[in-house]
Amino acid sequence: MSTGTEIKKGDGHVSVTSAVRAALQSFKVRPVYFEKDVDIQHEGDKPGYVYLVQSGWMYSYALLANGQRQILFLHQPGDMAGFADMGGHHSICALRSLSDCVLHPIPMAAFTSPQFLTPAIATFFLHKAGEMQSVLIRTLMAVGRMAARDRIIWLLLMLHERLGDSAQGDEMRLPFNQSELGDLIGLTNVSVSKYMTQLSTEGFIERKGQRIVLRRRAELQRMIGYEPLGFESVRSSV
Amino acid sequence: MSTGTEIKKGDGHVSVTSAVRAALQSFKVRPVYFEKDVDIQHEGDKPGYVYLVQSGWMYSYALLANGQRQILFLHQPGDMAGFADMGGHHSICALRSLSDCVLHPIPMAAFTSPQFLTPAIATFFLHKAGEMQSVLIRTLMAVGRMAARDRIIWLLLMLHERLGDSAQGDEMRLPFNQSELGDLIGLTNVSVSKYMTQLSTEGFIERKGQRIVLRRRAELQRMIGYEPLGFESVRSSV
DNA sequence: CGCAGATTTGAAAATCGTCAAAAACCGTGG
DNA sequence: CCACGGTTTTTGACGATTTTCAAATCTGCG
Repeated sequence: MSTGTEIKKGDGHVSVTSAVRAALQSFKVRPVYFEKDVDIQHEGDKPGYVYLVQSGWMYSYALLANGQRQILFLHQPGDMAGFADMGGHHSICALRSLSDCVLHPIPMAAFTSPQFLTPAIATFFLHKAGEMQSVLIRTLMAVGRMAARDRIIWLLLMLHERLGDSAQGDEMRLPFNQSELGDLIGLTNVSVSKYMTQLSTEGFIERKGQRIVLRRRAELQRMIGYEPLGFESVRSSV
Repeated sequence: MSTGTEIKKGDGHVSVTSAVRAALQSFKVRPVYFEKDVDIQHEGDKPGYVYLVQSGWMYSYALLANGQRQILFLHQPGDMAGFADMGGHHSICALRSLSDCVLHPIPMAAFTSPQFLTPAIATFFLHKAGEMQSVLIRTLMAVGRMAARDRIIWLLLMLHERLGDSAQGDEMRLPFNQSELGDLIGLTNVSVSKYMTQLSTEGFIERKGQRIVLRRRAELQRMIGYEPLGFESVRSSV
């Protein structure tokens, strides 16, 4: 699962991330541990923190009036969460852990204060915000304008890029069940199941439990006009 | 349509926005004028600028492999555009004017430089990024999980909040035709037409050309569980 | 008046959701 | 190792929603 409190090495952003680490320390932000499958923040809560993920996975989601759920963003180590609530009076989305997690909760007041937002820190979060916007925009493209099958292909390619361990080639472990996959792209678990088995029988993917192998990834990308995200996730660099 | 080069007064963010204005000047960013209905940036271009909108409306959009279009964001005076392309090698969305526009194109290199990103500037853009993320997230909720009729109600409420002139009460001018409205929320122009006439005959909206009046707005909000965006757009405060 | 674009309308088709039951999977504990 | 219970996935039939297609109507403007 997750390594808990281990801090992995940066990858070229050393100065920035060490600045972030220093800022967290000087603002007495202590890492907090959360178990797998717990709600870290509820929708409607007063937005208290911007979280910086140190380890583990979590996602932001919203429940709609009609009872359905939309998963909005998958947060990985190095990502921030709760950013959209900055400035609002109550949070528009909830936060839930997908695995054991360690987070740095930055109090909103600190986050928006000039003392905390030194140029290096502000630049770091500005870049993070840009990355998130890029992912959200692509999600909106897929959810708004692709047919169900293409949306699933898009999701698999995106997840492969975002959480695929480059060491493992085209294999990855999906931390979601099919209902959650559906909630990520606006489909039901039934549609997810149907198209996943279809893709499997067509030989585009191979499944063994949670693990998935993408076969003919280039072909899948061509089929839906997939553009790689392009930022090698600054994962685990806090 | 648009007032061209006029600069309106800020509304409490005076220090920040005057800092932005000063930074734009010191980096020799000259306002650029664009006509209504022209492409300001094409998808795939090398991302050269982050634009700050001074006056007029524009939108970001993407064309998908299947030929469909998704409109991603409506940019108003005071908003930035092109932010998601920061860091990427080619732009993931195009930019098009909805009216005559005046923009400040901030070269990407400057935008990411410490000289430009002073604390005040970085804070300004960080807040802008937060606002945009909030709007994108709500759009994703609506597009991913609402039925067509509810999506249209959501869109009307959101547009009323974002571009409604508070002086005009529940009336607004829609700068979109029905195809564009559909592209905003993942519907066809035909569905938009059907549900708009339905809402009209049910007395929820009143239409006279481009102008729309929302009747019983509170009821509409309750029907779909609409949460106001909550940031009184820092419109026209650059 | 006439044209071009936008909107409306209706019928048919396709897609996706709903429902329900069966099958597969997984961890636990005998 | 096997049985058990709970969850997840698969499958099929059916229905509802939305798109597609095409034609008619409306609107704004020269």
